[in-house]
Amino acid sequence: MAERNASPAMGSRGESLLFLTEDQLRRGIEAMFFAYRGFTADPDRILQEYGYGRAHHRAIHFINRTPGTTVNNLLSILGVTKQSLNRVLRALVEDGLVESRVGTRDKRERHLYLTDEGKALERDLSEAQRARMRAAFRNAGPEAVAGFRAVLEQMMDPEMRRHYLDGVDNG
Amino acid sequence: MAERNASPAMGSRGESLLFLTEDQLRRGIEAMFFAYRGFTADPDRILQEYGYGRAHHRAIHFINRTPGTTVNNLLSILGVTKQSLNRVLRALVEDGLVESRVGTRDKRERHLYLTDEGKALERDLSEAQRARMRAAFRNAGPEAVAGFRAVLEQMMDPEMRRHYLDGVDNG
DNA sequence: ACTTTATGTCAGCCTTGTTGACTTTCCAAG
DNA sequence: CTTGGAAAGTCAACAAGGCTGACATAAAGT
Repeated sequence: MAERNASPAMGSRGESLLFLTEDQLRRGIEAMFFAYRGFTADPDRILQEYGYGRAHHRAIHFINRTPGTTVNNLLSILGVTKQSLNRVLRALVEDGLVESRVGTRDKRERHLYLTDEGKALERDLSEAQRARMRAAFRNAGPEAVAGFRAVLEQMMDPEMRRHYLDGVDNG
Repeated sequence: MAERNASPAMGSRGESLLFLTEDQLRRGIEAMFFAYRGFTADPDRILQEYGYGRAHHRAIHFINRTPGTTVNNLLSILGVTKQSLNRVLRALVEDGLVESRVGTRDKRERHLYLTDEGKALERDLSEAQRARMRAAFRNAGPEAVAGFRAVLEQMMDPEMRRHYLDGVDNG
């Protein structure tokens, strides 16, 4: 019920706050919706050929990013139940794309790795997705990319932000 | 197979193209993934209370954006089958959130409107989503917001971009 | 009169999410 | 050494929301 009627035009210090109007926010919401569709479109096509879905892509992506990650760690990144993830991982292991090694320190844990075949599919999928991202970044320019990432980071839940920031070039 | 080994460091005209490295692209991909989760988290919680899902939210959003829109138009925006959309619309009409009026010029068409109850839910949902978007925009600043939108627009499929650009403040 | 378009609907299938219950393995504290 | 609890796997059942295919109806267009 606060600032309803769409025109916070000027802030208290006189900056233009036009970018915070209801209409601008709606535009941002729709941008997310439409862009996410594009973002997933190319991998979805490839996955379909293999009989996999987005859930498989997500698992493959994060196993590739952090080889040897445990099931539990993957669960907290993906935010699904272990039953859901297990179904996906079982398929990937059975099909020989993922290897599940019993932990050495803690033998309850399973450490996940992509096989060569898994890496090949990962490259296929992420190259398709990167191609679109690359084109978008190039057309928009480096400053836009910085803004893109700044806004997205702010949109994440804190726990997701931690996972996101984890993924820096450290291994 | 083109520019594989992650370092297109400098472009032909000498600009820094560091923002186009494989790693930067992967970061962008993960930003989209994690941010989209945050983007949908708040409405998802509200929808659950009403026994609805994201599909209902999307229908409600675009009916609100363009009152009187036809089923066909909604189909092309949402990119689902009429059977899928119909299931959702039927529920919303039965529950009295959406009104479906036979067209006057073309009586085959159904024009869709939110009822007062529908508008109330729409406000609930979009206010939750806007609150997060507003915070993200405010923390990131106007220039970042411009970049955010520029990149997302580039990421859309052309048809989706048209729908996105349609939604300018003209009604 | 015939064709096309817009919509609705029925039936059935798949993926991917959920909960709940149960087992096995195994580290670690008592 | 025993036991509690964490990590993992598995089974069953269910729901949302995608999909395809087939078919019905009304109205518009040719």
